[in-house]
Amino acid sequence: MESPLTAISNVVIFQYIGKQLYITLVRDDSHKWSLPSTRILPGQTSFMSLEHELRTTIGLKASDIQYKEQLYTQESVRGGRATLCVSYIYLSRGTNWHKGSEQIGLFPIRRLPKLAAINGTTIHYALERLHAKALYSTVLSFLLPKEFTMLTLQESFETVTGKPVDRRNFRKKMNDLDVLNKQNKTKQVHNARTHLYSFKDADKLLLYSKPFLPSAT
Amino acid sequence: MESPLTAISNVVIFQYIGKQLYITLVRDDSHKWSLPSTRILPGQTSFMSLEHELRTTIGLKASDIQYKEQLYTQESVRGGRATLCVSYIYLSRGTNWHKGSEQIGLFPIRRLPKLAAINGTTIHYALERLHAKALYSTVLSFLLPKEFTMLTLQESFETVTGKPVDRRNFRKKMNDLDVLNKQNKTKQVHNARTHLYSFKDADKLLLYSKPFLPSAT
DNA sequence: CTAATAGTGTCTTTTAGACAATATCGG
DNA sequence: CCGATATTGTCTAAAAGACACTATTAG
Repeated sequence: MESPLTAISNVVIFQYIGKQLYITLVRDDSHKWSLPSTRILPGQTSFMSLEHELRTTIGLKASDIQYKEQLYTQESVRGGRATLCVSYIYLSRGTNWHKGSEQIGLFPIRRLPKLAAINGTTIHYALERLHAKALYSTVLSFLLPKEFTMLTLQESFETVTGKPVDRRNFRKKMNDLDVLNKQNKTKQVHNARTHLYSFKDADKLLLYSKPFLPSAT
Repeated sequence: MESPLTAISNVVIFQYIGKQLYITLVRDDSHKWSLPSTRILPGQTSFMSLEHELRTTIGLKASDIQYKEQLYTQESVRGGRATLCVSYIYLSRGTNWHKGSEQIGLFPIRRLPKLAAINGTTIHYALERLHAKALYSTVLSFLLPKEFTMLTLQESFETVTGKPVDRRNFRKKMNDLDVLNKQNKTKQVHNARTHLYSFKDADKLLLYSKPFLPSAT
């Protein structure tokens, strides 16, 4: 006898645009927004099924995603039928793969549309995870463009962790951590010239031996 | 059409006995040792199925386990058939529920019998998780008896994290963290008398704001 | 008295944290 | 010259880290 188990998979896709975190939602036939999800296809893993769904439904290319991680598995039972959902976190640089369809929406994390409670829980948990990782790893590398100013890095840190930090201490700490390359280029920002930085080992998640907890000012 | 998905669940049950970490393994009909596991039963969650399996197969009572946590979900595809396994970590004080059956074995983590590779991966990951949690939480509370000496606490810390620490600095740090109660009792150990401690909020996992990384000596 | 273990305090080094002035450039 | 932004350094406070002796008790 086959187990009457409904197995699905979904994903929280984060992007960082204009000092805000965004996630991608899709609208189903009932005009409700929800996380991109799919049934787990026969003979496939949740991950394979999800990749297929994202490719065909919202046109996501492999190069659009910089980082993937399993979040957790949640289950429920309703009317004798069990549902299992494997959730993932994806991090993307601000690309525009999401455009071109009314079924796909990019929402700032602070102003999400009404969602099923189960999706709200998943997003909340995904945010927690991202927040924690920002403190002890180079995870921001996957949300920022390859080259960025120190201030942009700091702003993304503040957005993800939710706390403001002192400019000088942040810069000092990042230098001590030795994870950045200072580019020879500069960028014109308003009326000043600012240096550009990149992560030394882009596309790899480096863990710090101690968490980075800069203080506010 | 039902998805031909095999969904199972397994668990790494840790115990701390005599300065060593142990895990519980069971032996199946083919006389191979493996983590306790079960198929996910129809209309049930992986967790419910697992609890039932542990209760009926190895006589585990609710009071034997102090802490439970989902570890991760791993999947594989073989010959067109997909398998999904939701893994858990359980922490138990050194009880003796595991005795009385040849099918159940308690193995020190350093001397495990030959296991399926997939189980080895799960155990490795579980150890990593436990190790990390020991640094920033009161997780050791769930492996130790309710009352313990400072030295026992330190030894369990060293076992789980894999690094020796200085007695005086460890004691100072634990006092600063303010998570222990000093009992009025003492215990006779060899030729000296030693104080007993307990965790203030036993049965709750408290997270430290900063990780606890004492240095060796 | 001796052997074994528990228990404790201080100094040094490192890291975190607070804080303000100067340089550059476009207009 | 002015306004906006980028950049830089020092001092202080707190925490981590290294380190050695005394007290107790069973035998």
